[in-house]
Amino acid sequence: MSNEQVAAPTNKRRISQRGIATRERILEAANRLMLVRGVNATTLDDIREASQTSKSQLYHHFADKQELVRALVTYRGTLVLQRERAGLERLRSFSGLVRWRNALVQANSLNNGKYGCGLGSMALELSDQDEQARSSLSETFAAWEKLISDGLHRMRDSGLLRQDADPEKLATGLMAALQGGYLLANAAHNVSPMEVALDMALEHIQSFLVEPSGEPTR
Amino acid sequence: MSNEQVAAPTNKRRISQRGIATRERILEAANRLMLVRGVNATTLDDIREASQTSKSQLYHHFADKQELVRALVTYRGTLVLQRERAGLERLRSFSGLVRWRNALVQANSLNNGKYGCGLGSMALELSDQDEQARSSLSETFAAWEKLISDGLHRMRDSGLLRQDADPEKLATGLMAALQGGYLLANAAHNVSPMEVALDMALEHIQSFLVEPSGEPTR
DNA sequence: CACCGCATGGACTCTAAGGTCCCATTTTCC
DNA sequence: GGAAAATGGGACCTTAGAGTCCATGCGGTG
Repeated sequence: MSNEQVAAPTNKRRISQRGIATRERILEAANRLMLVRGVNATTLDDIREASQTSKSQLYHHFADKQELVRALVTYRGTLVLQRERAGLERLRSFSGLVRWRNALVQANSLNNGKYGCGLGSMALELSDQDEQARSSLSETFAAWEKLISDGLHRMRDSGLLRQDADPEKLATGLMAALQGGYLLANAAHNVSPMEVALDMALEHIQSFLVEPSGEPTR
Repeated sequence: MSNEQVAAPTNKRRISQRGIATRERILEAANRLMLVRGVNATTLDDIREASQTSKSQLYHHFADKQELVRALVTYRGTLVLQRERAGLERLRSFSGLVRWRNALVQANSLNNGKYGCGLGSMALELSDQDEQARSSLSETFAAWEKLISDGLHRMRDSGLLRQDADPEKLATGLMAALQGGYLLANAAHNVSPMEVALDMALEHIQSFLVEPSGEPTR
């Protein structure tokens, strides 16, 4: 056997700017279509058409549909975490949390509650059929929750939150309220269950504030 | 035109016990398979095999796959509401709510958090591709929430809950926590996010109790 | 007890969609 | 400038899975 192949590994391809752009276009189209129709209901031909590419492009950049879906999981995860980092990394007050809530509600109300959370919908659709996608999504949720719990930690350290507040549990509860809110809003085609759910979680966090603004719970 | 057909409408078929049993077997198999694999990932051949029937049976009882799915939505809705009615129609105390919580958590922990809620998973998968299924699911969620809010109303009427408690909103919040908890537990393959989420919702309800058992929030 | 029509089995058809291939064009590197 | 590899277009193949059909069994009703 030739040992030259070891020095120049065949799996590392040269890649051009154009290639990167195409790959990006494919992911962007897949993201858009699969958010609306779901993963399984979106065909590769749909994606090919929407991304202005061809079959050979799809299979040049992704081994098969499953790998494209996995790449999409990463892609969406990156987008969501980017967006959330922007909104949460400076979180230091309860009113900051309220602003964060309002932004999510407003974005969702533009669709009348439709489509839900890009991560949550994939989680339910893929968890039972692609173990790798599931664990990747699970990690993304954990990172998202950490952005929240980090903010709550800052609030606790600065004396805003009581010492017996548990930032991790509060963050998990808030995330569950958010995801459940997305789900109910999507089923109802109406954003209000999401508002109610988020308000419940916020009131729960509020109950751990050291100096309640006004009366704490009534 | 013959008027005999009016008296004996052609759309009302005679149906035998055997036929009813077959239809039931099909729905039962579809329910089982689609809970695990999801609706779109389950084929009619899978269902045919699991239900010990044949293709002609499927199409004798259901016009097409979509109609089978819609029937399944009704079927699951009936099952869930039956189960929930049993657990909630006598709800009169906070500890009753805790028992209800424990039963759901225990059932889900048997699967290590997998599969999630039969209604919630269909809601995300179907909402954007079958309007009729979506609205049917939305109604089922509403009926489920009503079972909860009815119990909370009883608690308020009997003086357990404060007058300013809003049973409908509390029920929506609890349902969102439940659904979000199912989703996160499914993604994590671990029941604990569901526990945290439900506990948050219960503590929120607890904060509206007139006479807190022990200290209310700490 | 015979007949009509529901119930049933399973082979068959058809199509949507995933995946392959080949050749042309463009970019990169020497 | 030219060779080699990446990028690109799109026809073609294959198969899984939805949906059809027909012959036969069986059960309730007159």
